[in-house]
Amino acid sequence: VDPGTVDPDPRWLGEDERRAWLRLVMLLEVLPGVLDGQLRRDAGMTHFEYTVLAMLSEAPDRTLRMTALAARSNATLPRLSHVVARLVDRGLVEKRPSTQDGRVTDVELTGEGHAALVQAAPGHVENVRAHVLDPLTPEQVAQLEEIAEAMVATIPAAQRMLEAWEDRPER
Amino acid sequence: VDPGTVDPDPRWLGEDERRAWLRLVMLLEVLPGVLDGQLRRDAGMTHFEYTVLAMLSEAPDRTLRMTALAARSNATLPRLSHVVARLVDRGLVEKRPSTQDGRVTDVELTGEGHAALVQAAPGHVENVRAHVLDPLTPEQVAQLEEIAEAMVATIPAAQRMLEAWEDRPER
DNA sequence: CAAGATTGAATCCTCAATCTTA
DNA sequence: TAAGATTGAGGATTCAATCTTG
Repeated sequence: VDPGTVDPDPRWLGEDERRAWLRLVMLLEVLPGVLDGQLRRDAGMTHFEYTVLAMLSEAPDRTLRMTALAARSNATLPRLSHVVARLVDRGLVEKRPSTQDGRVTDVELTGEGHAALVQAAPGHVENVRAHVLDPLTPEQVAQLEEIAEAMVATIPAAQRMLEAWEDRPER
Repeated sequence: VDPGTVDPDPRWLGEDERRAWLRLVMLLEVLPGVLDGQLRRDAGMTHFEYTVLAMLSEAPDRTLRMTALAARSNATLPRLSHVVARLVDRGLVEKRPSTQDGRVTDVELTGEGHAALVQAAPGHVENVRAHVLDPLTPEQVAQLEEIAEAMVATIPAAQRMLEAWEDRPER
């Protein structure tokens, strides 16, 4: 816009870039806490745990192997292993070795797990609306999709996660 | 756009909303790891530690009290206290009780700390460019600023953090 | 008693090493 | 030997409790 404010030095950020970046960093710092906080208070679960349950609820037979679940939730296998162990302790999922391949572990959402998810969903959606969707115009929602997509495309792990999400029979 | 795809039920997300939200979640899951990873590998520090050092470097006398530092970095006081203790151990900052008010602790960036920051900055900026700024058009950078600002405005803690950042003598 | 800050326990994530089966 | 998954140690964050000074 005003050429005088443009910083040509690629080693630092221009004013417009700095303002956008600052606000994005703020979001990265604060939003996870907002999501986690609401779910923890109202449903006794982490946002990550919610994601795991949600993935299973949409899978055929409400069952996914560890590797597939890890891909859809952007978790490392060790992290997922720990989290699933806790969910088993709470009775929200069940774990058993596959009959097809002795190396793979199948994880299935239990009735209790499904109930917990159904109970948690409305409050979570309301929270997302309040802090993310409602303050945006429909045009901005569309812009956000394209902007986030462009960034995700530069990160192979995120790209794979997105494909795992959308490469489903439905939706 | 197509009225047939609009979901009128406020308890769930419409298709456009879902797509935007999914991509934002992906970013929230992945970007912190990308930022942390680069800084950890190349400079041996966390993104949060980098932020703390950066705040101090821009403060008068390169000094800030704990509360002010916490406000600018979106940290709880306990978290900041732990992190600053580690930075003291590494010689990157110094800590001393204020002469004005015995309750407050002043934190000052050391020469070593400034050197570490200067050394870390170029790689960090390059990383931010690669994954955030470069994949966006200038228009999208401007849109991102407004979108993130709208979300931040719904979160009082983030709002205060932003004000603390921009209520500085310069910039 | 309020404000500024620290401490410690509990929890969760990361990373490397390990184990089991194909 | 590679693929799938688990384990355990170390680090970082959170929360509640505590301490000190105004």
